[in-house]
Amino acid sequence: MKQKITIKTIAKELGVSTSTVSKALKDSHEISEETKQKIQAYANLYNYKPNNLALQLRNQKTKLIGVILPQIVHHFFSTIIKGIEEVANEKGYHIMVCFSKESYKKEYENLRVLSNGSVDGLIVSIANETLENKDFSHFKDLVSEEIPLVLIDRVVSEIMCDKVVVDDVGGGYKATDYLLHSGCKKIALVTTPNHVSVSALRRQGYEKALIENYIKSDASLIVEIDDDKDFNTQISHIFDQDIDGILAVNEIYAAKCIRYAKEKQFDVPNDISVIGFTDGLISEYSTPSITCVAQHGFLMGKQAVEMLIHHIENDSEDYHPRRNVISSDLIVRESTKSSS
Amino acid sequence: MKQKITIKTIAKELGVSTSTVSKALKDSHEISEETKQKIQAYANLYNYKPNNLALQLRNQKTKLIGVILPQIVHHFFSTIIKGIEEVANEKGYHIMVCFSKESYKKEYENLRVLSNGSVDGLIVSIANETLENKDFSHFKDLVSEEIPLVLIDRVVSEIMCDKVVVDDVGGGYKATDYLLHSGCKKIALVTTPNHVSVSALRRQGYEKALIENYIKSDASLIVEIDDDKDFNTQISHIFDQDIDGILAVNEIYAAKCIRYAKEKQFDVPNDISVIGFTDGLISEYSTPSITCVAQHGFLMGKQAVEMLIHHIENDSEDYHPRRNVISSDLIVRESTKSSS
DNA sequence: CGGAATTGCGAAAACGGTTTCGTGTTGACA
DNA sequence: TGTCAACACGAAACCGTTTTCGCAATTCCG
Repeated sequence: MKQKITIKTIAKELGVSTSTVSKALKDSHEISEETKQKIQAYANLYNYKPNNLALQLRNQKTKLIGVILPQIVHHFFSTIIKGIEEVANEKGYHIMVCFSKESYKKEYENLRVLSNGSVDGLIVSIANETLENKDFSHFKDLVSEEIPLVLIDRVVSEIMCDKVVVDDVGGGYKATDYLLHSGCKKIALVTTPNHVSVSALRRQGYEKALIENYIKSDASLIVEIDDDKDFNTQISHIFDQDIDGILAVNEIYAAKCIRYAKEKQFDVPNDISVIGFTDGLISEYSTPSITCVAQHGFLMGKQAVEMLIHHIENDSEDYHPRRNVISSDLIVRESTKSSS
Repeated sequence: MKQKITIKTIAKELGVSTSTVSKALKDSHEISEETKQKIQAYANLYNYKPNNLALQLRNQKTKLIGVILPQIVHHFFSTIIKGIEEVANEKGYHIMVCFSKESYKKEYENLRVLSNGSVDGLIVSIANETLENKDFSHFKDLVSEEIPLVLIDRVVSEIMCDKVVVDDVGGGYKATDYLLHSGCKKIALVTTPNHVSVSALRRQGYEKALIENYIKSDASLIVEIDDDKDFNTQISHIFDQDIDGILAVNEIYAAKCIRYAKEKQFDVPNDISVIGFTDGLISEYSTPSITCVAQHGFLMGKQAVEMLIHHIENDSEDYHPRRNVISSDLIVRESTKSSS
């Protein structure tokens, strides 16, 4: 890279001190008009830009927010990033994004690097592996160093920090309740292994809705998908049980269920209704389009960054961790019958 | 944030100089074993971490790569980010991502901020508005400041820097050629306004394939979609012309065309075959699944960051802009008939 | 035992800015 | 003519780290 022009260069060229240059560039009243003109003209001519690193070091703030997410090629997470970036930018911040790829090690590593003063605060959604291991010491270290932290979507209660979560229980409940009210009697749940916190919550909502409608939850109607195995073989047995509704914990599972149902000559939604989570492109554009629980990732990102920046900029005030819950809404499309 | 422990603190507490601490922490032979032990123990105890900003300022490098993309909630772009982040991380870099939202102003602003020494280099995909305006002076400034820059996907020849592009002409050609060989006679093109460089290239490929097969390109079969207007009314007229094939420049247009075709009682692929660009989730999961041209965003990201880091780390060698072309492949699915 | 080599450490400059606190020169006013 | 304020600018400290160089004190060797 070309040697960049600094305040020192200008000072030397113009025979003044660096303090004078600094002040002149900020239009300080201490400096005479004449000198200011000269310095500003020179700076403009040579396209002087103050070095950000120097400023950050001096001000002890980077105006940078670290974001660590498990994945990126995923509608929900990319929507969150969009929300974060938008509000961050408005408030003069930029974002550094890293991906843990659901791995504890990468998450740990990212956290370590970013907490070295590179960023003013962090927004994190915890990796699945970490949730499984239940080892949150790296987060607790962060908290004890008093580095502003906001946890989103996948959170755990033992980490004392700001949080923004989706009302997953409510989402599961609403979806199941809608299926029941549209006439479904026997609803299967297609989910992930239970250590994934959001899936566990959605399952709670599912079970709550069943109970409230006097239906016994039936373990044989619940499939915990192992992504390493073939999807269809894992779900085939639920189709043998006269089900007329499926709640899937994400839109991919929903789409795959619909596809399988069609192959088996079931009509969606009349024979079997399907609801998924994540209001992404699949739900919108597949045929039939899929009724789903929208989690409002954009809003989540916005709220998270607002909480974080508040925390960063009001350092002094005594801090009480806050927890925002974003309610999830049912977007009704073609994969369900209309509710009575 | 809590006052972080610095080398100075350690030095003062232990009654040594900062130089000694610095050397001790790097296990320098200049320092006696005894002193090293003492200092390292203290540093460990109080969880000392060197301040990144200070290091960056001293080393004159940030190990940070700026990434500016037009959008994020988009399969292709998020795949690119994934590729960039993966390779960057391997090589000890992190990424700062910004989004121009297709706006010239935001792009300009982001470029300005990031070129202040915040990053060691930049990877950018140009905003549509900028392509339309044809004002690339902000990029040229970057080049003349010799800030390492790699342009991806949407590029223009007048900016002298490294580039990674998709073979869009080839993609358009392959897709059209495939449609022709599967028996289509009259193929419509559903595209964006022509200032979007990639669309223009895909159209070139489309036209080239037609010409090679002795078919006259027919302007009435080409629709430039205005996203602000209703999609269906814009495409309806091509369906009145006995078409039997559609090439869409992205997967959303493809999905919408298929949906419209179904509504009008056309069978896809037998009455009308459809091919889209972007091998995203829609193409994979909708029914029928959509044959499409895969652009390999992941690979593009990887290549871009490799070129960039090479440029950053081999500053001295004389620099000749390179241009990588990533070939695009046809992923054949259910929305097309099999080729003869 | 004297000079040289080695060891162990500190002072200071450097990275690029900002900011506080002088200080010398004016000019006004008593 | 002496005093004081205002003006215009510079010196130096500071942010946290690395690194070169120099300087004692000790050890080694002849």
